[in-house]
Amino acid sequence: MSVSRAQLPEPWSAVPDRFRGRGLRWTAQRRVVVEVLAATDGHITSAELVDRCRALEASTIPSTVYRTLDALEELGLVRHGHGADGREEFHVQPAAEHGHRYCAACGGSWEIHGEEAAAVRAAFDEAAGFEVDLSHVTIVGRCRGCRDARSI
Amino acid sequence: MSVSRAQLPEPWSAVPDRFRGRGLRWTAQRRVVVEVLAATDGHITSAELVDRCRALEASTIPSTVYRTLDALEELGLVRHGHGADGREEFHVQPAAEHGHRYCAACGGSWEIHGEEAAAVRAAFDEAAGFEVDLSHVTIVGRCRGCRDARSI
DNA sequence: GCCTTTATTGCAACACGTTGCAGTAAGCCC
DNA sequence: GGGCTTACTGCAACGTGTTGCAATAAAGGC
Repeated sequence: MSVSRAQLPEPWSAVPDRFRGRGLRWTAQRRVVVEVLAATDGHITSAELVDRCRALEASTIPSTVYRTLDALEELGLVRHGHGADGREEFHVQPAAEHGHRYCAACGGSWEIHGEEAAAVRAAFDEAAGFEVDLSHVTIVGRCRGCRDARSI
Repeated sequence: MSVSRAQLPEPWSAVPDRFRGRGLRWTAQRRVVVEVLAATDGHITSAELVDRCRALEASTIPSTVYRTLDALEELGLVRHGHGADGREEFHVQPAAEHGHRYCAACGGSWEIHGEEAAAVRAAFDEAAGFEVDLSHVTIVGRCRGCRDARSI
């Protein structure tokens, strides 16, 4: 099977050359994954990505998708994290790096940016010199609303 | 199959009555899981727990172990979290509640206690009123040694 | 001890991810 | 265009968790 020559939407059009520049190959399967990612806004779980790839190209094989995601992560085009239940989630670039916070009671979710993010980084950097991978930060707990509801 | 009457080691001896007091039942399968936990120091992954249960009682069924863990968690006897790869990990009580921090480069792991823990709690409590479940905190990044090694 | 109620189990099927391997095809050179 | 090298794919098998359902057995009352 040969790879379509049609243009990818920005900022993905240079991706094929990024692959080739590293000695990697640009294939039809990888194109499908990148097309799905290009149409994704911010986040996607692995399982959902596989589903969407299958919708676009019925012959998609899950293991190939997972391996393509690994390659894309090495190129810095996506970053993976884990949801509240530990399942994989991908952050699609060029969204700013951020973490996630989930309420175990109501299922709500929020992104961790700005001051919260800085406070988390500082908590581990100051004493331990540990550099936090913010994309991988998943905090579970109870949001203000659910705390209030329970304490009434 | 009937349940052994032999004493469980402290602080687990009251567990059967804790189950019954909630209208739950004390069974041979649950006893096996509790025996393994009683012999565990601090942490264990689900998979390892299943293995150890099978070593003790060859007929152990994984789904029963997972369901028993859910019941034990509702009773507050264990708390689950997720490792760096998202796989389940259990903290066995009465160890103090704590989080975990993993270095993606060297695979090292540390527990999050004391000031680090307080700083994480504060980061989310102050502005958002969010109560962090510390057992569920898994931070991934690079430790001081691996940062230094890379920046040479 | 026997009966009744219903929580729990065992099993089978499924969902999510990973890994090893032999065959295929992308990229490069001529 | 044709041939070579080797990255990549498809597949199959496995590991980790979850779920639905019929059969089993713990607890409690007699």
